[in-house]
Amino acid sequence: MGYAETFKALSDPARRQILELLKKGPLSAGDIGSHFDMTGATISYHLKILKQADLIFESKEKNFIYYQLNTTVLEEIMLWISSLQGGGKDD
Amino acid sequence: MGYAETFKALSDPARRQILELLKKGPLSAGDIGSHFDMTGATISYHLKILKQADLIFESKEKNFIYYQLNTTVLEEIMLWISSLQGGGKDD
DNA sequence: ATAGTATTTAGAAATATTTCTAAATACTTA
DNA sequence: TAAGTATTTAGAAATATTTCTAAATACTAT
Repeated sequence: MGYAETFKALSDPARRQILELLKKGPLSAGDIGSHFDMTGATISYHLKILKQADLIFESKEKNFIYYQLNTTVLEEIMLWISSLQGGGKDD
Repeated sequence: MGYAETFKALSDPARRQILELLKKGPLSAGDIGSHFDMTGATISYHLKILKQADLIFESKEKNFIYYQLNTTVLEEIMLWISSLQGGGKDD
């Protein structure tokens, strides 16, 4: 909800890397954490930011929470960026 | 130079609005400032951030500095976003 | 129920961002 | 050269972000 939230979420390198990991498919918080030199608490914080920006969603299964990419919001910001690129005197 | 810089620059509403204003053509720092309820110093700060992110460039003319959109970097981040969207198991 | 694993929440410290005022710089023109 | 306009820089205050440790929650399986 809102470009600020989306762009802010994308501005952190760890969060961008999380999205890239999720490109290949769903991962648990623990799996994600294993790619970083950060505590689980910090990973959880970044996942929360990504979730709030609607860039990922979660699904619980057994003892795990799996995270997946949500590309809907990405399409919206692509549109915003396109409008800047294409835009001329008459927009 | 670096997605972090670009996304961080785009995460501020004032800076996004500046880019939208520049869509229509070059504007001086003062012209830009007249659209906001902020001091000139603050506008100058935001312009510096956008400049550092290569989202705008300036050209001096008479007593004014004119700012213009630079869409090159926008294309790069569109590519990064596209790669997330299209990406499947084999990327 | 108990113990174990996975993840989040709370609280605190360090750092970064945003904004202001006041002063400095740069350029123009009388 | 002096005065005026446009913009930036410096320094400080308020707020936000990122990270940690320690504790809490949630679920599983014995």
